Amino acid sequence: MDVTSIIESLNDAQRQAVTAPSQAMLVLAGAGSGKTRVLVHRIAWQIKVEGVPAHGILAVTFTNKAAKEMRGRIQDLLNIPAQALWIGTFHGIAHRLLRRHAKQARLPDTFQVMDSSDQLRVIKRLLNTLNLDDSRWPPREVQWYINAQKDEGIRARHMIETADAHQRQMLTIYRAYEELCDRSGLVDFTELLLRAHELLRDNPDLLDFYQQRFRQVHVDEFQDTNTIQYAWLRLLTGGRDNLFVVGDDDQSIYGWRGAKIENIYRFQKNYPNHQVIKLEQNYRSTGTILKAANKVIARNEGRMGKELWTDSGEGELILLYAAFNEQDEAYFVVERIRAWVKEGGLRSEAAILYRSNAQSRQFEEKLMATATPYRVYGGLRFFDRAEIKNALAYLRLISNRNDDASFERIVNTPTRGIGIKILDDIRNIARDQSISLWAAAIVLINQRSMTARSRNALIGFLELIKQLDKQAEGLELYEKVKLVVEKSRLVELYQKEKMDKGEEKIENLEELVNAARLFDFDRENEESLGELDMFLTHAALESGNNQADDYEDCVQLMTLHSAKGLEFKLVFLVGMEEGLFPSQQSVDDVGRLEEERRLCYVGMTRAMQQLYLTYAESRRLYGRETYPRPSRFVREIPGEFIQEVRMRATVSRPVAAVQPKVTSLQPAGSYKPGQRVSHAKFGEGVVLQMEGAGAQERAQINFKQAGVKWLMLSYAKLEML
DNA sequence: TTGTTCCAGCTTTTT
DNA sequence: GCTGGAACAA
Repeated sequence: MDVTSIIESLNDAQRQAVTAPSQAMLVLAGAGSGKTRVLVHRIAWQIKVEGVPAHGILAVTFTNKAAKEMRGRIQDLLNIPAQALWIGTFHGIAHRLLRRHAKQARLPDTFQVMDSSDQLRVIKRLLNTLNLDDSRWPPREVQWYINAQKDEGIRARHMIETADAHQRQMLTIYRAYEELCDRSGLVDFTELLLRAHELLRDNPDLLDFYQQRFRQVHVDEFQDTNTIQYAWLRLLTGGRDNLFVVGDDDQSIYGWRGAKIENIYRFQKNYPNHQVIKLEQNYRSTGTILKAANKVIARNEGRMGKELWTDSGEGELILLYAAFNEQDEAYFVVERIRAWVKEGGLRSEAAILYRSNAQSRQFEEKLMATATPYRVYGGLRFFDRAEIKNALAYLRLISNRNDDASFERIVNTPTRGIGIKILDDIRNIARDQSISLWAAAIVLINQRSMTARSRNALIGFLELIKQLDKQAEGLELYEKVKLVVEKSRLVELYQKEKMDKGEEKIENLEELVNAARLFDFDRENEESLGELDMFLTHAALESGNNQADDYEDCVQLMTLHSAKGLEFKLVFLVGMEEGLFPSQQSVDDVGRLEEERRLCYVGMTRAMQQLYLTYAESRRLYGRETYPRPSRFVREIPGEFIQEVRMRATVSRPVAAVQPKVTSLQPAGSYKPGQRVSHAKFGEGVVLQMEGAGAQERAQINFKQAGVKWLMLSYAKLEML
């Protein structure tokens, strides 16, 4: 067996991790140090050299994207189909176990996975039936509470009745929620993890089987695991030393959703024979960027300790720009990107990273104004869209009449005369008799207590579902979806909506049919589940990539969180202001502040060639003008790594700790205030003031039509009149 | 049943 | 200051 292909491209530390004998291993992989590569090569090594059979490998990630990438790379490296390997997300693998052993997990065979918005709906409805005022019991808070308990492995029955009224009420809600989910055969995301844990814990035979089967367990992004995920890993490895985890304590940015960075310390205690290997050589960024990032992260306490280095040179200084306001900030960034493109760079190599989604708007406007293609990440994903969820709810109800969440969603969508009153009656019957809404509806019909009109409407709905179920029999999956889309009259509903919005929804429904057509049933299905149920699960578990067209060359806009794991030649960290980044909600708490700092570290280390930091000296926030101070993180970068870009002769506040090198600027004189000019796009205007020099020189111009704008002279192609 | 108005809230996100 | 959701009126 030729192993050179597996180890030849690795550096010493990577090779050490890949070729180590089977043992518990913690690989501390810094940003850009080849983390995925180590994981992939390690698995290849175990199969090719250690003789571990492919089905003895388990690899767990957090996102579908990461799982897919890993599978693909192992396939490429070993030149074999990697189907036998269990590679997946924590949720995906938990789901697989539950499907295989639904009975032992005390779940109905047809259980359905609901996503967080489904869960929220269920909770809202539950609060209603419990007659709880949802301003006192905000559904989001309740959802958070329930998930937090489950994340810690705590069931309602484990909890002790307390004297605290609030606690007691929460517990009641939690208990009712569990009952409702059980009755409807619904499983939320955290439930997948918790139940998979209980499944193994309570069934020694099963546990033993899987412990034997999985000879090697691998975990990616280990710093992001929560309590229940780690407990599950411990069960599965059963005290043996076969757990190989890769992570970076400095990139732990999900503490707020339950990730326990402490799991790294627990790992070291629970697996005393473990080995730690640090990957510190970085293959992504310039020396300057790495040194600056190292200095920032060094301020955090209690790190495992790691310092990134590179042998590929110092590169450019980090550029810092103090904008007047958020408009100017956006203007600056967009102009720099245009300059980058003009010099032959790709737009897709440039990324604008911000702390919060709301910041994207300014940049979008400026990009749009300059007709620069861009793509905003985040926001609604395909399977999250209302129209898609409606269509899926029809399919769900066809598959499982007890799915109350789906029943409620579509019973009057599109409107068919089943109002709140009838729905309330149905709910009451369902609650009193502990039956599903579907069954309750039948009871209500038989009671003959409604008006004929309402009764007929309700009968009509039940008949529709039954009919669809019958007609769908024997059809291909995509034909079933098509049938539902057509017969549900959802298309007619959206046709009536305001032109473009409704049209888009109809297109999405068509796309859903297409997605069903392309759905790779054989690849996904191992649990002998019906094709439709498999597709529905797929929709919940994999909410769909939100970038539709990958092909156009676009500027990338995203939050710092979603940038993790990505790299760009040109990176703008914008909104570097106290209160924004670090976020106001985090500044009073050391732990949270440190997480913000790690976020800053993540952001900086995304940049390969050139990193820009920008902040605004005044910013409109919640409708008020604010004058934020530059972010402390900017000051934590030693001045020697920073060059300040100035467009004005005077700067109200110097920022960097050490006086940075400043690009010189002479107020230039090609145009003078009062000069009348003409612009290809904005038309005629008058120069108000000038600033900067050379390539930075720009003019503030009052256009007759377009209003007051700052224009960079090197791009604007102004004409004197 | 639909359109309007009012009001709270306002980090980060995957599954 | 804007947005989305819920309460209300027609």
